[in-house]
Amino acid sequence: MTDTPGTHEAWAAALHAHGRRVTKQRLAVLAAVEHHPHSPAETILAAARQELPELTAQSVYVVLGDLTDLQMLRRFEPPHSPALYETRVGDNHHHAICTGCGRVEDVECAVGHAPCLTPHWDEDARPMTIQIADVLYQGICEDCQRSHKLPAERN
Amino acid sequence: MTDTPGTHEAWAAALHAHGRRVTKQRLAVLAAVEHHPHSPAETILAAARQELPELTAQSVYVVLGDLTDLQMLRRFEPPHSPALYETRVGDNHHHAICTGCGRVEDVECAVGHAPCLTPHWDEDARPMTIQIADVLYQGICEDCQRSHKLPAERN
DNA sequence: CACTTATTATGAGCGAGTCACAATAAATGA
DNA sequence: TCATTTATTGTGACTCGCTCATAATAAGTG
Repeated sequence: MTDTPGTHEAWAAALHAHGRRVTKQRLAVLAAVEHHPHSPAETILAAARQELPELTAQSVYVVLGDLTDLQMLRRFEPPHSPALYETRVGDNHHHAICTGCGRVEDVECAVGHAPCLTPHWDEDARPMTIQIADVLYQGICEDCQRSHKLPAERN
Repeated sequence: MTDTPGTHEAWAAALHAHGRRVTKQRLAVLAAVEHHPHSPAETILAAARQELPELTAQSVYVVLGDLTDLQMLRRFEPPHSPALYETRVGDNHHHAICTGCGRVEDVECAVGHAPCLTPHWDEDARPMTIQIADVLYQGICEDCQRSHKLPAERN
């Protein structure tokens, strides 16, 4: 049993399963995302460089993009923020973001799979076949509320 | 009665009510957004230049940002797309975007006001006070489905 | 071990939007 | 009506997040 989730062995197996080569760059990126959920590429790069100092930013972008396409990572893009990545995948959970400090919390999806909601179309709308319903909650976390911090420029 | 919605007079009155000066630039931008809902700044600029050719891109950004803060416009940012603007405001409706062609349709909000959903927090999450629940449906419109168009690079 | 081809590194470049500051023009009052 | 004040717009440089083309490298294969 070499596939305890979150280990290099487990990631290596998953990469294999997707027909990808197992490189130290990919393993470093995966580990970095695992330990820094809801982080942008820049943070992932910094974290991954702890274990692989010669890693470049461009490689991180390439790897993140590819692993997202493979569904090994999930990407979401809050307003006024670069894209954020996480390893929690396949449960269609949602996110809440604090408009004061930008902190992100996971929110359960009651349904557990996509789409968890079905749209009520306008009368004059041309309906689509919905695959995903992404929900982004926006609010204020306790800390920011206490410090009367206002939404700054975040909209 | 000078405030039939969508007329220059109506926009002028609304601008006044918000303590803003009534300029031809703002009126041109508002009219452009009205006639091109779900459009990016670039499209708004092109449309507004029909009636005001000397308008600059930077002014459009400033005006759009300010009017959005005033809640006279609503902005939303689909993945891999510049920000889109619309004049339909205050009803907390949602959006559906086609992953094939990027077309956007309005979707009614059953509740009608924000937040229309309440989050189910993770056990270890630090809850926030939620103000808005933004829902973005992603799917495929009939046209793209017929033409077997795949999600291209849109994620 | 050599070789093939995926992967990563390098460096230029792009789209969308922001910033600082000068020019202009709405609103106000004389 | 005109002059004044100050919000608004225009100009041009610049940033951020990310992509693209191409060369160098290294993982997997026979």
